[in-house]
Amino acid sequence: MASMDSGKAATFTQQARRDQIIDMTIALVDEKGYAGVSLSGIAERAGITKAAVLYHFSTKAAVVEAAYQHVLQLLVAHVGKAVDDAGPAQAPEAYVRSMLRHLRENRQHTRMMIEAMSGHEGRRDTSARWRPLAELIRAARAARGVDPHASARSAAVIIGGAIDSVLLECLNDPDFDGDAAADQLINLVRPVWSAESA
Amino acid sequence: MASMDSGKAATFTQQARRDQIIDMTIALVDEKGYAGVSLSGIAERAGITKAAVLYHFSTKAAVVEAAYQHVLQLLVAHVGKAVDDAGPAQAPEAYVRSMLRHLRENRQHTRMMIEAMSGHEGRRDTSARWRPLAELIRAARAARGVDPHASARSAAVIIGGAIDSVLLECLNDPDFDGDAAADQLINLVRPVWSAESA
DNA sequence: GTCTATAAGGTGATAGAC
DNA sequence: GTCTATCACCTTATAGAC
Repeated sequence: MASMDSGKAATFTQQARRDQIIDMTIALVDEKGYAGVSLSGIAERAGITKAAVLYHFSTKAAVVEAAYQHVLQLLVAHVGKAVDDAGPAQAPEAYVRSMLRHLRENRQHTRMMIEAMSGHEGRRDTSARWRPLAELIRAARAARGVDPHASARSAAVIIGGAIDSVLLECLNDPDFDGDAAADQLINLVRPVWSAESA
Repeated sequence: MASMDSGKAATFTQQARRDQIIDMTIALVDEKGYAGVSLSGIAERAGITKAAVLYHFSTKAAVVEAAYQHVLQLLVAHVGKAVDDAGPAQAPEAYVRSMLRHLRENRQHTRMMIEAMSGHEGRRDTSARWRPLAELIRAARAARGVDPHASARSAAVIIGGAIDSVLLECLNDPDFDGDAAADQLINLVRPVWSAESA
């Protein structure tokens, strides 16, 4: 059972290889995009053969899924902590700021997160993207006594898209002022959870 | 020279075949995404062989580029007219509204436009995406005498991302209220070209 | 348990039949 | 001028050597 993908008790070297493969996959997605990833590419970077990769993971899809989950887990941990520390009223802003910060500090993770959502590859439930933010928005409105003048879901969709776009532009043009864009983004969408007739 | 991609004077049947191939490519991108497109897929839909496709277009990349240009041209025509009719002060709002309207009315075109930007495939100059809107924003600020409190570029990046996200959600969930989301989006970003200390 | 050798199928592109 | 037959490559995955 050593070749199980979700093996609970993996040996030391097994876990090391798995981690290495995942790292290489993340790097590859960053450089060539989701579609540009192949087993040979991963294997070459890791200094092993394609089949060796397929020993540690049952299939190619399992490899990129594992890589995605790794990236997602780090993001969720970072954003989750920031949101918890902020409290309900400031949670939405903390969500946006921490997500932008984390992915700008881990540029390699950005493309994978974005393509996992927009791309047709690895088609996931899109509600996983906007639902967390939508909940924070509803909670913030309640905590502030703000009248919910518009759907929290569509607000979350809008804000999420804006975040992605800013991150993508930071990737494509290193000279783009991501900090200023982040501030502007926050200022624009604050009425969603703050107050305004809109 | 009949097999030229950009042949100026193509025969009738040539043009018909080209159009048919382009239509099938657009449909295929819509269904399987940019990465899911193959010559065999296109050929199968068109009822011809791969090589027949490659007679009309020199390469696979040329096929999808032609399909993209076709989609882009229709979008630009629609948005361009709306913007011209609106006048400088209302141009940004007309841009956003007409783009949302056009792509919601031509759902098949949506995924191609979005993946052409975010994806690593067909990597284009990203400034082509935000520059037009950024110019409209600058012009609107001038026409209204509004102080440019923030970068028009980053504003255009934010707005463009929000548009994409709303369109994508409309694709993924037909029950999603795209009209309401469009209104909310406009209301949120209006301060960019209207007035506000932000 | 770890990985090499090999297979089976799909890809984009070409040479040449009609 | 239009398209069929073919090619060389690269993909994922498996069987079995060590």
